[in-house]
Amino acid sequence: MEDEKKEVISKNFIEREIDKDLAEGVYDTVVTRFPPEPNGYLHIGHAKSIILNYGLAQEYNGEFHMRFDDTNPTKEKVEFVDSIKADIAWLGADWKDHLYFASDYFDQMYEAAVNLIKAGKAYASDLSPEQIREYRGTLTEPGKDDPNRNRPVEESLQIFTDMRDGKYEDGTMVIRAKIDMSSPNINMRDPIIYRVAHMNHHRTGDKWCIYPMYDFAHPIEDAIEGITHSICTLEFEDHRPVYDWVVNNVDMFDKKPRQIEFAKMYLTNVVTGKRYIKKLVEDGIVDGWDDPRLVSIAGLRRRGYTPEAIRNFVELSGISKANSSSDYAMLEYCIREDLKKKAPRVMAVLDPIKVVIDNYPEGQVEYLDAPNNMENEELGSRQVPFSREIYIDRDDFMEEPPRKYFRMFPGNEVRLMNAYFVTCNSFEKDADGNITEIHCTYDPETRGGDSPDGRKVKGTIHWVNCDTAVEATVRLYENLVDEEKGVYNEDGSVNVNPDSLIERKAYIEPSVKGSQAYDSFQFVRQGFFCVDSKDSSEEHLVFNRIVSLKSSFKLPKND
RNA sequence: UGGGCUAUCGCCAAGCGGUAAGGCACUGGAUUUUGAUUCCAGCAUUCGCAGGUUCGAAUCCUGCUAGCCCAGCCA
Repeated sequence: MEDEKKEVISKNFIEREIDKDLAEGVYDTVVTRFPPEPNGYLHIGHAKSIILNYGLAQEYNGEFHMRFDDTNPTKEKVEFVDSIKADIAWLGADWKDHLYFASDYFDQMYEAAVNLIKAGKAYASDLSPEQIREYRGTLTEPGKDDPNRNRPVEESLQIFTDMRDGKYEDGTMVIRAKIDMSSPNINMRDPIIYRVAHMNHHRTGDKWCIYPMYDFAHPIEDAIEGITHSICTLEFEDHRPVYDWVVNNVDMFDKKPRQIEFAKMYLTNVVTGKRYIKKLVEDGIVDGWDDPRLVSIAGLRRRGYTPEAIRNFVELSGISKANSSSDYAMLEYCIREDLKKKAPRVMAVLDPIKVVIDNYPEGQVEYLDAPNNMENEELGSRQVPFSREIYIDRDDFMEEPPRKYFRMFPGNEVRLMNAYFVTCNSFEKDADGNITEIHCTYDPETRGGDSPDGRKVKGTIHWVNCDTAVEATVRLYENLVDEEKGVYNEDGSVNVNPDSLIERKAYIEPSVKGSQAYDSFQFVRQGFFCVDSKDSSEEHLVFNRIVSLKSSFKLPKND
């Protein structure tokens, strides 16, 4: 069954490249890596890379490395390395004992730079940042040679040593690779490979005051670890010639990794992107990196997404080189798909109206059996309390129903899910015309929700017993950003939709209390809900809606 | 404007010279104690555009067009 499914799914272009490499004997194994810089939390876009890289390693029986690309201490924090590790582990990518840090290779990188200088392939330059920019030329004009380009090897070597020994201030000296200042590819115009930064590094402390640049460091990191396929995103395509140059000119490693690029994941209706999320967090617009409105891994987790759902989403989205954004509806499909059989489902009333069942004995409480998930018997059932006064949802009642409305309205009989058939007789309104209370009669013969005389009822609605209901705050998280207006406002601030967080009081079944509930999922009417795992105080349950109502259901208008 | 990359249904995405997979979304219809789920059916005569090669082209060639990326001592 599974195998048949696999056969149908065709390989992506990266798998085809790997197949070719393996067939041609370029590599005899597959080693991949996920190399984040610890400068923020992971988001759904990273999940794509993690799942891709880890999946490839699994598929080809190779290795998957976890590596922190911590070559720029000005942006990095241990907080981020911890969260990144936790998120990757949660996603299920097992790096086993292959946990690495670029900073562990600083000695080898230093040596590699020394070798390049000795070979006349790199030099020390004292040009200011502004001058470097000027000499680099523009997209259409070639650059000019750095006046330091032909500095004697011995001199460059000495300067590099002095740089390492702290004899230069930040920004006063760099090491450049000698490639081609007139290359049409700007990245090849003598890229800087080492810069001075007097900064405490979160792992190496004050040992270094010079740090390698990405273009130089990354290929070396890959080569050291024996990475075969270094998979990154499209914007690094222009850097591949530099990557290859370093791989071929640093003569210290016999392994030659290959860089392959794929398109990033974007989502419709939300903004992915670390820069944006970081801004929202720093400006205090969201609760933190794990705010459920964000598509950070931590946010999705708190919102109730499962690793399985995210993995499935990435697989369904596919890998290609075309810039594209996956439909948010597909993400929601994936979580529904994963949860519908494994999550217990309870009743909830999000916008309550009180219903009094006039012919039900006052003071009586009975417990009715309710299956937790009708599609999955293993989840068992629970006893839900029922009595004379209950809440139903405001939109499950209409004073003047349109055609084809088959929930509660005066004179109509409906089923209270798992309980009784009930018929509305009358209702009360306040001065503003809002319905405040509904009066019904129930049919004692229909206990459990079936009528012995076989009569059918079109509507089945959720309800919650007044006395035992647990009050909860529903937090409906909508899109944080109005897509049409763009992410950033003219003044540079982040464009935030003021209505993105909707809070209101709601009631849920008492059975949601207890160990079963706080980090599990509830399926309620048309959507899945998640009990916020962060706030587990019983007085203030918090729900996050994780799947929107089915948009296709619209009530027909009265003629 | 220099260089690199991309273009197949509303959104993803297979296809790699033999006559357009699949998923999401959407639309019908059947079952249903959640208007959910499940089920069945429908959904590109056409592959950014224009030429050309070929018995045959989304696939090869030529020329356009559109979009994305690159001028950090960020990654």
